[in-house]
Amino acid sequence: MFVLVRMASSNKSAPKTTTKAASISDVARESGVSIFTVSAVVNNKSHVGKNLRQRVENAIRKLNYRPNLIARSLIKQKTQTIGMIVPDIANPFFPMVVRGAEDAAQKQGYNLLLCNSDDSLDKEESAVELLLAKRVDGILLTKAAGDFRPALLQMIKEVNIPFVLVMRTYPKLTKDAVISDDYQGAYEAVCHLARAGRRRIGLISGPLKISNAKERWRGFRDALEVNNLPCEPDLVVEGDYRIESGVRAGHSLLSHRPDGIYVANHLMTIGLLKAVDEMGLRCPEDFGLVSFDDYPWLGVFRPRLTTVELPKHQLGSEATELLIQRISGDHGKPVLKKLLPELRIRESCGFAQFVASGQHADLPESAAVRSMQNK
Amino acid sequence: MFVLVRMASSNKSAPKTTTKAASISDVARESGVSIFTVSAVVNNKSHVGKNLRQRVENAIRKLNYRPNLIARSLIKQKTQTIGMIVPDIANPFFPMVVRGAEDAAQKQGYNLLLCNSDDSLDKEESAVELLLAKRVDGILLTKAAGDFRPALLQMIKEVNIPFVLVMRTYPKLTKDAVISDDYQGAYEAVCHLARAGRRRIGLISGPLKISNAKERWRGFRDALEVNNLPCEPDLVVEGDYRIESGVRAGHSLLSHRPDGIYVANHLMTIGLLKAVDEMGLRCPEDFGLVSFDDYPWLGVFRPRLTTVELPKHQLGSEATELLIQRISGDHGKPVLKKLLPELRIRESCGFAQFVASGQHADLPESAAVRSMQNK
DNA sequence: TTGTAGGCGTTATCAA
DNA sequence: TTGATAACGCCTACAA
Repeated sequence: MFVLVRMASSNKSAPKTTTKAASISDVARESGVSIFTVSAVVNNKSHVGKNLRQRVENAIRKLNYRPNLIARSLIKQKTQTIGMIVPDIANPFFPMVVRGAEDAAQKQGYNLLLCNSDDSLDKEESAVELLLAKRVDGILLTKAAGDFRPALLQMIKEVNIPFVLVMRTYPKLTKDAVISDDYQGAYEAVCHLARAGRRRIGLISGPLKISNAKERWRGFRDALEVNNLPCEPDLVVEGDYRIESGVRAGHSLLSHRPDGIYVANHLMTIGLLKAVDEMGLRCPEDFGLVSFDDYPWLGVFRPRLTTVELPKHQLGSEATELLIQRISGDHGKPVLKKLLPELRIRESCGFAQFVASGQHADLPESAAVRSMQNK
Repeated sequence: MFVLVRMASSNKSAPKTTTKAASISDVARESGVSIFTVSAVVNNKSHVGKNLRQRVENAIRKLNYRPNLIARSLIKQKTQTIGMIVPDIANPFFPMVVRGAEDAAQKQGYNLLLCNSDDSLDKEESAVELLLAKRVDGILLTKAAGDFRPALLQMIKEVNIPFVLVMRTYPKLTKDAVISDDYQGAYEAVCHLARAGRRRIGLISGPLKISNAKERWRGFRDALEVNNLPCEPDLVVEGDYRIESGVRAGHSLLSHRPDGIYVANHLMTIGLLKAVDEMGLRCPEDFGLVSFDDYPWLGVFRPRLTTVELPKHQLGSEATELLIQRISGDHGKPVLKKLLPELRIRESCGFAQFVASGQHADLPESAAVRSMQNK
């Protein structure tokens, strides 16, 4: 009496050539069941008999089978992938934002396709088109300055994939955005400068075409007004958030001898400090300084910078969570999430010295500091 | 006499509901040609008649058609996507590496799928499995310490997708790697410390399980030997490349009062400087310091750190180029590319003061510095 | 030059 | 519970 046995896939063909990854039908053949059954086992679907399930699982292990996610994406019309476009991942602001996004994405079974736009509208548009073509399920966008071509804008609406803006607003595209309260941050920063006795306060701003740069500028202006300080045009200069523009702005600004400067991001602050060195000035002796974005190294180097910290990781993670919510079909009303900045007082404003000198005004130090922390 | 006309896709159905993206067959129908012709037009293939080509192009524009890259990937068995696994994009070392990779990838029509491993073998392995399942064409890996499971290792061989290691070596997986000459960098760093008159030089090392940490340690040890300096066990402490380990190591190390310290990366240097503050010490007065990795901000803050800069962008771009070469079928012999580090002499070693004090040995300053730059 | 038809690896629908 | 079979959107021999 004989038993008919299906031959195990012996390597009788080319023994050492490139093996193709096993497919679901290989597993089906190997375990002698239908493709459907394999699929059911892989996805823990409808109750598969213990017997068959066991056989399938053995075959899967034996063949080292992993489902082809590309094929799955094609049929399910879902890639479990999120596109993320940032101006420049090498700008120290963004890594932590991206990390926040990746963490949140990961947690919900999504991956991140990363693109850099260099704040160029062209690169940004081609990145978007590529991501759409790759059928990402949604896009996280730190919009560059300027408008999308109407055709692109329309196409985005048509394919109906959700966008969430990060650190920017751009209502023409979507009203979903996760940003920081830039107005508030700038306002607090400049008020602190004023509390430290600074009267001629200058601003190195980001490109005013970018939404948050405008907000920071507004916060600066209003803080000046509230503190009865003049806004001298020579003391406001617009940069582009990059180092080089910071040194240019620094030279221009410092030549007018302000006694306080607020810089709208870290890269430009580095540039400013370069200019400061070149001009032989010192901080905080010659001027008080407060800048946006905080980093671990700012606590250990001199001058110890007073900064407005933004919750970068949270920015990324909340944006991602909102995006995934949209992907999952939530068509609720637009969400504009404003995260609170935090003033981190260190030494670059000379606040302590000023207080110690007894010149400071009626606002008591403790109350001032506390008001920051209550925000 | 009547002419039969194919109805243009009038929106007689739901006028404002979610539109599905147009597919190739929609275009074919719209322009009254076959799918093949559309495909040929889209891919600039075989000569399509001017007439038809025109009609197809019009239809494409009209329907806002973009090929579905998922479907294309499925049939071509190529995703034009590279997976990249780094320990942590928020570690300031990696953003520029990733940027280099993205630039090179972009240029050749590839995209980057980014994952963080936190140097955890578990996370790393699941990242690899996911990337394989998503059928990336190749993987850029900054390997975490430790061995892959044999099963995974074998599966990687089977599916036959190329890996290139970045800043690590791990011959069990592949011998293709792009790294920096860590031995040389550390050697130069410690020699510079010695030239600055430092005699009791300590080391804050990375995890010795990681290939480049070991190299840096070897460079440290040999430099000590060549300079006839003792290697005191108390002055060598192993960290994990993170800030916290730097402050712990700093406390431990500084309690033995070394007069020179070489730190194997920037994050641990930040930690060390924290410890320095806490202990009320000063650099370079109390000890000379040279650390790995350079950043734009290190030139503007005090103490101005002397560092060993690694060509981060190039590291990423060269690794990517090599990977794409492998993807394209180049099965040449393994490539181990070692990029040269560059000693950037600033002030944290007290070299200038030492030279000015006239205590320095026979090696003239200019020659010493020049020898660095010739590398 | 253009069209037809089969297949890439899944999931989903409907019978059995 | 299981199994055929039709999509998903594209590319590509092979035929016309």
